[in-house]
Order: sequence, then structure tokens, then C-alpha cells
Amino acid sequence: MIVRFGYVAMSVMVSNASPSKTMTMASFNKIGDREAAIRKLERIAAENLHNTLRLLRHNLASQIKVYRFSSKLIPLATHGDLQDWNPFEVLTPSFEEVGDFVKKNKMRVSFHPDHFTVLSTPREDVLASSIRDLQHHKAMLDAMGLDATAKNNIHIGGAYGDKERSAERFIENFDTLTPDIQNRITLENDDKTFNALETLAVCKKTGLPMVLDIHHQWVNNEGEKPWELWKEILDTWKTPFAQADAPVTVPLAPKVHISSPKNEKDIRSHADGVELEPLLTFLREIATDTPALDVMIEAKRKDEALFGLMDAFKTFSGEGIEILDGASIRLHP
DNA sequence: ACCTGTCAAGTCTGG
DNA sequence: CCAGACTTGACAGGT
Repeated sequence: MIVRFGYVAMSVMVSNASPSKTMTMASFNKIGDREAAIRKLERIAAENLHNTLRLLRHNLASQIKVYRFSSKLIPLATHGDLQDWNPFEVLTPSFEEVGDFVKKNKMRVSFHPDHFTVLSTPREDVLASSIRDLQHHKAMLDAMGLDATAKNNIHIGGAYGDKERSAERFIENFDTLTPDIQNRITLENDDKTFNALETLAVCKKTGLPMVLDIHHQWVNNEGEKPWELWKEILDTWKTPFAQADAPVTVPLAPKVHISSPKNEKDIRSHADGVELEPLLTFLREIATDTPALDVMIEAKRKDEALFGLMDAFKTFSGEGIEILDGASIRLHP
């Protein structure tokens, strides 16, 4: 099994390279001249995209091929007061530059629209803004010229006192989405509401690929071990939604998220780095069934945590682990 | 240079 | 019905 590692949004090693610079609505309004304020938003977005490209170059230098973009590339893009603004008129070349780099270097990229995207909601207004957010994320991937192998990962959402009904509502609402949005979505188990088993059930009904978050599964489960679900999770990556728009010959590798609890008191929060031991146990359990796996590291110290984990793997060299490059390993079952 | 409150957005709990 | 917690990086406004 070949395992590639990636990280999320920002680097703690490349300085002054935030891809998430923003502007509040209060300061937008304070500018007075609306056109000037919009130009400023566009400048910030261009800077975020420029920094994203800098991060991708840093990734390439370290052989990191898996990366999640910041969802805040364009400040206020989905804000209700700015719906007449089309940021892509000006920003498309910057998005293309990022997308070209991704394609040229065969990187796997994604977004994670944050927890305000809730397709399980009973509220019409919340559903509408959730769909708007998904459309926005799809539009950014389109502007980069990336096919549907680049996914938007989301959670099911709230339970509203009736989890079964809420899961059904997620499916009903998902069914109303256009296919080009649907086939960009992956579903992840969360740490409070929809556990891995419940998320898997929704994936089976919708045909969505499931991203297993091992940390979430550890704090929110029904007594199962994460690898006990793996064969079924693997199957969710063989559905049509897991494939690209364009004809593809190789299915997308499954993806998992890994992070470690911050401390004994606060087990949900993310620690600076990632503990090797639980991850290694999981990888050894699934290695036989899984030719390729991508692991997204969600640690507080971002890319530094990735390098720390790679160092930890090095001490297991010869024990069924082969270091392939700066960000990937081969694990022999 | 550093500190504190706030931010576009949603849900859940407790009062 | 409403305030506060949750959680996160970064702004905004202060010292």
C-alpha cells in the first residue's frame, strides 16, 4: 500500500503566506465607495491565490502531493450583500495559475466548506445558503480547471432532535442538487453528531465517497474499530460519484483524516502533531485491501506535523515500512 | 509589538 | 425567546 500525506490550508514553515486573508463587512462598508471596496476584496483574493501558489511550490519541494485549499480564498464571496459581484471576472487567471500547477504536478486537492454548510437543515434559508456555498466552492474548482477528482468535503449536519429524519432530509436535499455539484462532494463522519456508521449509511444511499476521520471516529463511535468499517468505506470510493467527469481509468484513492487529541481533558481539539502509533495500527489493518491511500493531516502545526510524522515513520524503516520520499511511504502488509 | 473583542455563516444547551 | 459555547484564523481597534 502506498500512502501519501497532506495538510490543510496554511503552512507554519513558510512565513507571511496566509491563503485566508480577509475583510470584515464592517470595514467593507466603512470604505464608502463600493467599487473601491470591491477592488480591495479582489486584491486580497489575488494575494490569497498568490500565497496558495507559494504553498504549492513549497509542497512540491517536499514532495507533498495532497493539499486542502483554504475556503476563505475570496473574502465575503458568499455574503448576501455581495451577490451582484462576480469575483471570477478578475480572478480567473489567478485561479488558472493555481489549477495549472496542480495538474502539472499531479497533486490531489480539495476544499472543506465549513460547518455552516448543512444539507440536513430543516430551514429553507439555511439550505439556500448551504447550496450557495457549495456552488461557490465548485466555481473555484471550475475556475482552476480541475475535474471532479477535486472534491468538496462536508459533514451531514445537525440532528435537530431526530437524527434519522435529519439523515433522510440530507439525502432529499442532496438529491435536488445538480450533478456537477453532487459529484464534487465527499462525506465525512463528525465528532459529535453523525458517527462513522451513520455517515457510511448515508454514503451508501447517496453514492457519495466517504472520508473517514479517524480522530472523529475515536471520539464518536458505537464500539467499533475503525478498520472494521474499512471494506465498506472502500466500496464507497468505487461509485460513479468518486470518478472524474472525464473518462478515468483509475478510481480515486480513498482518503482519511488524521489528528491527535490535544490532551486528556480536551480530546476533541487537535494537538500540535500526530501520534504515530494509532495511525500505524490502522494502516497495518487496512494495508492488504488498499493499494493506495491519501492521508490528510489535520494538526495544529500543519506541515510541521507532517514532517514530524515522516520522521517517526523513519524509525520503523525495515519493519514493513519503506520511505518513498518526503511525504509518502510504502507499507508492506 | 502586543492584547482583546469581533467576525458572514449554524446548532445545541441552558436559562 | 435569547445568550453563550463551540472553534478558528485573522481583522480592528486599542494600548
